[in-house]
Amino acid sequence: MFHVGGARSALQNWIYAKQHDGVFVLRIEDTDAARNRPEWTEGILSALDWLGISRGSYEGPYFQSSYEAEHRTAARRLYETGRAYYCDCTREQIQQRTGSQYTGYDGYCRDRGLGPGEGRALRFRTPDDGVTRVVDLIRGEPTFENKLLEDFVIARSDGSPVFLLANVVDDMTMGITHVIRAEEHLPNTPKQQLLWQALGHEPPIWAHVPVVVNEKRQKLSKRRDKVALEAYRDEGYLADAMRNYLMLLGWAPSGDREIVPWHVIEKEFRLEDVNPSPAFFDEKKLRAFNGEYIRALSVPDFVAACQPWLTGTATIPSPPWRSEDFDAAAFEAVAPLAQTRISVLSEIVPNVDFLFLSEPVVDEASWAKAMKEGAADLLGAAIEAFEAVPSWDAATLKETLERVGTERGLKLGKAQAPVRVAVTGRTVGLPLFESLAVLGRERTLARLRAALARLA
RNA sequence: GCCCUCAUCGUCUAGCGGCCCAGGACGCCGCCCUUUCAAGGCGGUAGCACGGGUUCGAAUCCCGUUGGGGGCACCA
Repeated sequence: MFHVGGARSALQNWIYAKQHDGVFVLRIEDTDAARNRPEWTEGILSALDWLGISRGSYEGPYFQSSYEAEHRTAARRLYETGRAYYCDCTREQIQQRTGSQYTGYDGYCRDRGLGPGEGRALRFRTPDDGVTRVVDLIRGEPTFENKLLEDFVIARSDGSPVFLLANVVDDMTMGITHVIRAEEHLPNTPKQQLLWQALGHEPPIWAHVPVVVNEKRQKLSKRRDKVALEAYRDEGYLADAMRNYLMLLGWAPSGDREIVPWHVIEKEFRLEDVNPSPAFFDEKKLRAFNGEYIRALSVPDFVAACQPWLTGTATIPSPPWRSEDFDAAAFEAVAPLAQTRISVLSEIVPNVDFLFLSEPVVDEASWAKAMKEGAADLLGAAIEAFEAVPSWDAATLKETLERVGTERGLKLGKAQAPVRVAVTGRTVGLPLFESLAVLGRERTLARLRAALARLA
């Protein structure tokens, strides 16, 4: 599962690295999931593939566990150089000394000269005064007072490093020069920068991109919100539309335009221009974008893009018709009509199902709306007229029903409704006469007769 | 409680001291087109959070207030 917020920053990282002749390094921090659930990592990689970030255009994935030896070496060095000290305080003891409100570690063990041992964690000795200034491409130079930074733990009592240290050591050993990540990490940054310096390295350039939020302006959460990129893919969002939309969260291309080809985004995007405030992930706008991208497809491309929803896949549900009843030629005939009517590819199914089902799925609300008084009369007349039609094509069928309607004082808009519901089961759908032409004489007449029988 | 951070239409944004009584897009609302529904065309609705400065001039700079978000673990 790869979520939209992560996808956006991956895209941003990837472009930035490309623009600066650098390499985008994909690092996966969730070691547990990475170790125990290989499909989880695979999900991330295939989502990146889908967005056009192909394997081979970046390095990785790397996991935090890759550099365990370096983590321990770094911890030992910090201890030996006096930048870190051992501490045997329990959480209860600290709380007793500092009171109920958490205010950070009180430095009790700072000068006790404890060596390594059972139940002793390693803490970093933060400077007593001065400030730590970080260089951030998006936020300028956030500055933190050192005296407000607590002596944080860098290695647990079992010797294993915590994220803060592991992360820094990973970056250092990999030669990372730019750290581009979500803004929730900004408060960690002074601590990490201090570690870089204590370990004798120039700190990297940071860029803290804003988070993506839900309609309640909270960071997207896997539990509350629909965030899985795979879910959008399976619903029929086009990768081009998705990545175009994602890039517009916090940034805009030049000129009054938003839907732009990817090469324009790659050329114009500047990390420095990213808006620092959080952006709401607006699915309505995404849908609108997707509709535009669908309409921009050539008809053959559109037909090809629809395939997964016409057949079903491992993650996309099968359509309601039997696969042997699917008729590719019939689908291709109506595809251009459907193309302007759907905004996600999965919507293709309810638009064309009537062609492949032995009988239409009748929507009762539609039936009630269309089959009022006069419907039986109109249906009867339509059947008679259609039976006599010399040629079964859309133009002829239209003229015929128009005539039947006029004889009853009905405009075509009214006259077509009972026929549409009888044949497709719904009041809305593809243009009717083209649909009837593709459906064919026998099946159309059979459905009209069946509807008439139901009315009687 | 402490620290950090953010603030232009409902939403995403343009704007980086005069071109702005603020432009575009999505949404919403009309009208046109029309065999339903769409698509398309045309038009409309709606915003610089508030208060102080600085300046000849502020959406743009500074300070404060308010509001939102994030972070403060031997989680990552």
